[in-house]
Amino acid sequence: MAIEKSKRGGATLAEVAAAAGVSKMTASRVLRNAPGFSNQTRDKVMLEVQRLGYVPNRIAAAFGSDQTSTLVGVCVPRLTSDLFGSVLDSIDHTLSKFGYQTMIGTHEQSPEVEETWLRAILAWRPAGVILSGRTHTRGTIEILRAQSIPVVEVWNLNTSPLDVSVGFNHYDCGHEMGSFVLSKGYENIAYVGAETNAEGMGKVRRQGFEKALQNAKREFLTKEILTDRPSFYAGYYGTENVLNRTNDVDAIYYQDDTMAVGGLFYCKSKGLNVADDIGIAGWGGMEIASVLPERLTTTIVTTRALGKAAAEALVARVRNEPVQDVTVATTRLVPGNTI
Amino acid sequence: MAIEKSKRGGATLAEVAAAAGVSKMTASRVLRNAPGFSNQTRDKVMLEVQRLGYVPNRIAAAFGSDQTSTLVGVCVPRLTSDLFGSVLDSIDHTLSKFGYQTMIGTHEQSPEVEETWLRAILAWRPAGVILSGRTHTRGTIEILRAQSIPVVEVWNLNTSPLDVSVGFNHYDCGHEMGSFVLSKGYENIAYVGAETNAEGMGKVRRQGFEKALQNAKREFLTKEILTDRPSFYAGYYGTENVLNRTNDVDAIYYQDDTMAVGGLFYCKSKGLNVADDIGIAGWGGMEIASVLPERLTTTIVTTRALGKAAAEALVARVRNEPVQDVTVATTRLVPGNTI
DNA sequence: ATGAAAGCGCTAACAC
DNA sequence: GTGTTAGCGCTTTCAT
Repeated sequence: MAIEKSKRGGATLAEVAAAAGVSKMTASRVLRNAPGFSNQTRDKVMLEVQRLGYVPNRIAAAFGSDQTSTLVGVCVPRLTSDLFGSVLDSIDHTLSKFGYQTMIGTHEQSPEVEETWLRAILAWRPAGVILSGRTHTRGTIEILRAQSIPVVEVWNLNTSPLDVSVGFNHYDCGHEMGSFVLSKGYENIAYVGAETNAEGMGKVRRQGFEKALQNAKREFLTKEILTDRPSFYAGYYGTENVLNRTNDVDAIYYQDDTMAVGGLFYCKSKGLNVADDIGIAGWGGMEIASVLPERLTTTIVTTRALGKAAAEALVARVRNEPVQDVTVATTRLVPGNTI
Repeated sequence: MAIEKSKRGGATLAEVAAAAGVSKMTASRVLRNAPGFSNQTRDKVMLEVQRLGYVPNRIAAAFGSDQTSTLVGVCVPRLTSDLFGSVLDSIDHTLSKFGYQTMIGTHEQSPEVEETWLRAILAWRPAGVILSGRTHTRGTIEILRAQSIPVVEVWNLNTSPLDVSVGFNHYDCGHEMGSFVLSKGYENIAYVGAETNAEGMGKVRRQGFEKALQNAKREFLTKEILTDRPSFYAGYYGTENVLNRTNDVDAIYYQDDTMAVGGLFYCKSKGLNVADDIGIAGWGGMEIASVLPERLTTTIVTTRALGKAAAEALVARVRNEPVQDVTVATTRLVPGNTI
């Protein structure tokens, strides 16, 4: 009987070993660069690997050995966001540098969707998972504990994390911006955001801002939170709503820079003088700001550093190396000329 | 001897079966909803599944059965792009709807990086892969053929695809825009793009545009292709370079809308009258355009439809259902008032 | 409707 | 430096 090829294309380790005239174990050692083979053996094996186009079967490897894979699950709110995209990109680069593969998912700010995703992912016995949900379902928490799998919570700063947290201090961002806007003499401030049912961390920034207002015995004059995702147009439209509702507003704090830029254009389209007639502040330090005639007052956040730190923390946890429970990624309020 | 728990957390099928007082096979049938069990049996099994917090082990399942997983590898140029992000988001939603998990990678327009990624991914015996590289290395092509795995090439339209291709006709987009710009009386047209060493499909659009120029016995007055990624600032800076180099330019075709918007702001900052002094055309139909005072002349592309079509084509291929070799996703030139 | 046995491709543990 | 044995958790095949 000829050597039976496995169903789909690839040769198996056994075939490579047979062709090279060594045992499976020896071939395995060569391929994993584990100690215990001569140069001559290596050459023989590698020759056959080349010749047969052998592709290792990690499913079998993960199954046969330690029961965990080099897969890492990463779930972000959505993929269509400069900020999350940048974090994910950075996570993926870092993970792949360490030899892990990234499995993605999106939760659109729904803890239930996150849980559904998680259950599917855990079936792959990932080395760890990176979550970005602000809150998790009870089911998520239980299943994570039961599997005792490394978890990094990213984006938000969680002072009592499931496992490890790497994030921005959104509350402080909001609070700092609130104080700044007040210090510039603005008094009648509105908020424009999106994602009514699950605002994610925008809500926390708003709360930080509100705290600053409270400290000055003030509050938001009005809040406009659209049932939409943050976007340029959502900012434009939200601003229109706010300004139609009241003439008293002299500044607006936006959920993020896309919305702030949208608002900026609305104001300009109405002939308003930005900063003088109406102050505008955003969050995120997005790239669009680099080409605007105005320098947008915003909070710059280090998304790539955040992603890298999160991935590195996960790898460290997987390897049982010491990891800080909570890591704060840098944010910096950058005054422009829109406030 | 007590039942030995597997290393990490989870109960095994055997444990669930034992607890429910049935065989592994019966429990397996219940969990996969395969025919051959009574309602009573199902209830017993599901009760234990709940009680033990059983998470199926897909690694073992994939290994034990057909040697392919429900994993799908998707490699895009980068994650920090509205357009690619939207395609990926749509792919992931569609795949997960069909029960597949998405493994991602980025190639940054390098075929070698794509190949490296592919080798790592194929080791997981994915059900299929979705690639977006314009060109592939010889190694990529060989390994894909050898594994005889379903492949969908997305983004670019490939008339002789490895397997299945779903994409935009970038050449036609460029050609159509070229004809349009000429029809508006512009004569001295420049091109501003990015990613010198590997332009991706921007290059094809440029060639389509060039063809339209050639048909009118013309050519680009000058081309500025930055070593950078396309971005707002790259467009701003590229435009500055072009206009510093020559005064004769009366229109610029940009690699995409981000660059076009960057260019637009540069022109405005110099007091140029857009459309009259200088025409501007982009590609992509990006969201920012919705809030600009100018309506950007651009080509709208259906990224979500593209992603959905690509994922559906992959699933069909995996299931051995008939699939069109080549599918063209919709693009539409939308005249604004910047040309 | 249910179960028993075999085996998927690899690696850990232990010989030699 | 190399080979042998056993087994990971599941599904397939074949009985019953």
